Amino acid sequence: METVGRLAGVSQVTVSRALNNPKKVSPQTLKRIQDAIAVTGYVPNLVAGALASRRSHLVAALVPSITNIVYSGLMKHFIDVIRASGYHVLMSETGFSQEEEQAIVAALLSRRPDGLLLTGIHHSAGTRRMLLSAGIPVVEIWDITDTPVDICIGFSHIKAGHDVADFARMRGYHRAAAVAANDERALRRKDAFCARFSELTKTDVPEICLDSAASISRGREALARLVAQGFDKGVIFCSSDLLAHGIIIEAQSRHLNVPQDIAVIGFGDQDFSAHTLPPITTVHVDREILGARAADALLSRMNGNDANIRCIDVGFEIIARDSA
Amino acid sequence: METVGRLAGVSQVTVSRALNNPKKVSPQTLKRIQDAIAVTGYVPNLVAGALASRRSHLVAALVPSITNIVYSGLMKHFIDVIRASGYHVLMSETGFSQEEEQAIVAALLSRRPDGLLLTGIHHSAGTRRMLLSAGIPVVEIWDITDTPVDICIGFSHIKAGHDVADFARMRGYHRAAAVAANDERALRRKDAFCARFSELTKTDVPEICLDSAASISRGREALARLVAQGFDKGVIFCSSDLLAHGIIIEAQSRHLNVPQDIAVIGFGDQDFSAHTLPPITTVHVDREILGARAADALLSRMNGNDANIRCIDVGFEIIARDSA
DNA sequence: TTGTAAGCGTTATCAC
DNA sequence: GTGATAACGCTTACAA
Repeated sequence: METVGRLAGVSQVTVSRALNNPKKVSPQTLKRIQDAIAVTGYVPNLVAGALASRRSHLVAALVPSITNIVYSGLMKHFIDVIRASGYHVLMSETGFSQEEEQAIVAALLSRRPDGLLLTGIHHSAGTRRMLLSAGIPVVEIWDITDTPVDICIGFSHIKAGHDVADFARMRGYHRAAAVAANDERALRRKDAFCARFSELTKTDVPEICLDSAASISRGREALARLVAQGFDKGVIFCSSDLLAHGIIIEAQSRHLNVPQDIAVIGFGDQDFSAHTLPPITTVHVDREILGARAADALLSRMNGNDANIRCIDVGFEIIARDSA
Repeated sequence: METVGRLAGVSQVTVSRALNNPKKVSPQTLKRIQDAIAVTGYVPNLVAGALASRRSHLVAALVPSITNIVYSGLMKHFIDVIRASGYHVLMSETGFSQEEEQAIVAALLSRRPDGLLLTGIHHSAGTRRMLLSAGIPVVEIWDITDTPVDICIGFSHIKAGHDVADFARMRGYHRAAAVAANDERALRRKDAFCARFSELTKTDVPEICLDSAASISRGREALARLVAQGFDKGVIFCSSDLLAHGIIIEAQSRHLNVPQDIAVIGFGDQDFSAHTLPPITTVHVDREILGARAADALLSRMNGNDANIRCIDVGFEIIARDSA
């Protein structure tokens, strides 16, 4: 800045102003400064700026998995909105572990982010303590609670599982099974589904809990296991459309008809779900809105609006297609 | 640090040492300092540290799309290795656009990253200029060239397309078509495939270039278009396993047999590719090795090893399954 | 509209 | 082994 200023015949501060508050500088000097910047190829140093202003213009975001489209798709929209306001996003993967989450929060807080995005509402005591004493806006997504750290945006997984069970009964199914990946929210949906379906039909609902992430191959294995257990007629609620897709493929390879023999309900409404054979009946959550709302809430808080936003329920929608 | 030092009965500098170079501090004072840190809940400020030491411990990474598993999967491995060395990764999405890439590079350089990862080897002149004058290690992935900005790690897309054509001929196919998403590297693979297959068979190879990212639904549409053009017998080379999967589904819905009528070769060897009906013949690239090598190369350069690494060819492998 | 001075919270370089 | 002192490259009063 010193150099640029000398070249433009002004002091270093004026260069700073030209960059952050162009209106506060006369048009002529602004022009000279911009020329000087072009000539020197000056690149501002945001770390010095962050230190001086105590604003890093950095937002930290923690997701369970960056390769899972459900999370990466959401993050894409979140980042797009956040970036448009001049912030950068430091994204990290927690791998569904609270200890890992705590370690990452500690590391990220050293970067003095202006805001933080967390996935889910269950965090370790240590994490909550750090978050509170950091004194920055925090938004928790994908789930809702009455006691968020700061703001939460999501929907009720229990209601989702419950409603899917009602839907399945409405479609006339008398027997059901459930398959869930090793995701705490998926398990809550599954539990709510099983409880409600049992309640409605007085039947037992077999469950399969995976110890891994959802995938087509896990879906195939799950159906194989269910069939081996004698389940070859009824509806299966999956925690992910990937599992549902796998079940459809496995059913096909076993010459079981979907949905006549095995019906399938997925979760997530992924981009392929309307294009499989048959198309997948699923639960749709608007990830674009969820990501954008999270960004908006964070931006609003970071700009000092201590508005009374606490909890936003974005809801969900059951999309009836041909698989169930 | 001042506060922590007072509590431990030492100066601020000693606290800094205890954190960065514990061996240079006597065991007793180290203990006192650690206790003081625990008591105060002190969180180091890395932005001040970065300013003073001129090392941000930050690595910037630019990928075309964060929702595409091909890129996010690679980044996962890259990030895992980089993080283990105490660096954080600032990941951004370029959307396959060079202008966007340049804008993002400019923005990220303000954060003074210690290293940079770029996807592909084609960048705007402005980007190259900024990169050069930034004077930091740069690694370009997914492709190889004799003239990298600094280091490149990948494989030859032309050779991949060429080899797939040879493979297809070897499997006995006399007619071929190609489908590619709007990714510059995908187009080069497609061109090489078409050229080689034409050369071998003296036949025309119809092509479909999408103006969007690969997906199952795009694959279905592509087969529909090819069939409409009269292509209902032969092998189709796709730029992604997602497209290949879509083609399999569309073939099934049209009662075309795979591979007897329509054979399909994908690209990427995604985790579902071995589990479709039939399993997808594809091109495998080891994303874990690619990501880890990129991280290693960057770390080594950032640690001052001006080793003579310039270009690493990680190769690829054609995985023969049942779809072709 | 522009400039001066005092930080921001660390690390680097010395000296002790 | 420890401490004083000077940066690091900006922003924020405040003054002119």
